[in-house]
Amino acid sequence: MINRKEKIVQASMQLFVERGFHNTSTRIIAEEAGVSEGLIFRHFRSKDTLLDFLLQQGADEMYQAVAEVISEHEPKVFFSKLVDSFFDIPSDRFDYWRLRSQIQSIRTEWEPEEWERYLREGVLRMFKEMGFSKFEHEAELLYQSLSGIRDGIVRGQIHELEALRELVKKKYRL
Amino acid sequence: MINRKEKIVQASMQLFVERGFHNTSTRIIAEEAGVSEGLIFRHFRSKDTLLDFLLQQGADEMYQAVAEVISEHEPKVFFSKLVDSFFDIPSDRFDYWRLRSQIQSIRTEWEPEEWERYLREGVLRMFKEMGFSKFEHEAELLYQSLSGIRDGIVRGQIHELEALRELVKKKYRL
DNA sequence: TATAATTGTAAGTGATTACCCACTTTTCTA
DNA sequence: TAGAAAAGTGGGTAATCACTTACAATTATA
Repeated sequence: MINRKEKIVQASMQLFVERGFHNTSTRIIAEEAGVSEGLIFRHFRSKDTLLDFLLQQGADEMYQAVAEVISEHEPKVFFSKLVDSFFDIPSDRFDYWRLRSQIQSIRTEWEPEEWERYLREGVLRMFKEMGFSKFEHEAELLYQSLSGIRDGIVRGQIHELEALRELVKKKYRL
Repeated sequence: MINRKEKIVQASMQLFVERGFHNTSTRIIAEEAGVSEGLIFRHFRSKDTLLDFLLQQGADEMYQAVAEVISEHEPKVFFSKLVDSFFDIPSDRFDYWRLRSQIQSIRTEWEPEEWERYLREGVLRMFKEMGFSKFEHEAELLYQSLSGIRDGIVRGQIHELEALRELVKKKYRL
């Protein structure tokens, strides 16, 4: 049985999302991953370090995705890519978003990751460049709305994804 | 020191939100509330029962608020009331929403409360009555967007609340 | 005011927790 | 292929967990 570290990563991600971080023991992670409990602490110094690793993995992917959106300077294409970046979440990343949302609601010291500040700045700049008078509020509204939709998607609440995507784009005349 | 039950309710709400439900021991709740640990179990049969009590309290309030919105049949007023119901969250209810969001992301068996189904049906019906061709998607989009905004509000992410409210209403020509 | 019901406490309980340690097995490298 | 480094195990540990129990103080009711 190779790559036990990856087994630990996958098992813990699934368990943290299903049962909650603090309700998931390292013993059950080890069982689910098919490894000894001690191995978790050899690869990750603590349970918290393991959690940070999971969050960092997702954040790294997001940084890439955001860079791709931000690099676009043609307004119509920018907003189209922006909307798509919220709608096109691979189903194997659902767990990351649900974990992030869970930890965000537990950790009082939570601060937006670099990719999020980066993306919000990009949206703000684009609305400004396009000459919107209340560009700050437009940016805020669009960002929070898309975040709400993303939450709905990863929680399995939204069924007609494509129809919703088209509607959003239509509202912004894309 | 009177009304110790209420002390327990307030202390547990605050701690569950700040530290997470599973990371909050009954011992620390008792300490914070200034009562003995045993008293928690006399008033609430278990820690889970205490949690359910907190969630039910908030749900009861919401049911009232939703009934008030739904009872409105004039479209413009309906949507105005709807938007306001998401924006006008008393700051002493922030904790409820944050707790609800946390538990929603931990409990796999989470199902929308009655007030939420009730509200979503109401929004759907109104879009339909107003003759929107894609009323189902319009309702979905508005509801998810407002949910995202509410999340932003209770997490303290949104600073210019009134400007954002006006912008939302303007988008829907209210 | 007698007494029954309710509210409250302190000191437990066994189970579970994250993590450690001494040790063995596997993999890498000179 | 020898030996060092890395990966992996299993059986600990003290601390903490939700909850119980035996009993005392308070409040309600007749």
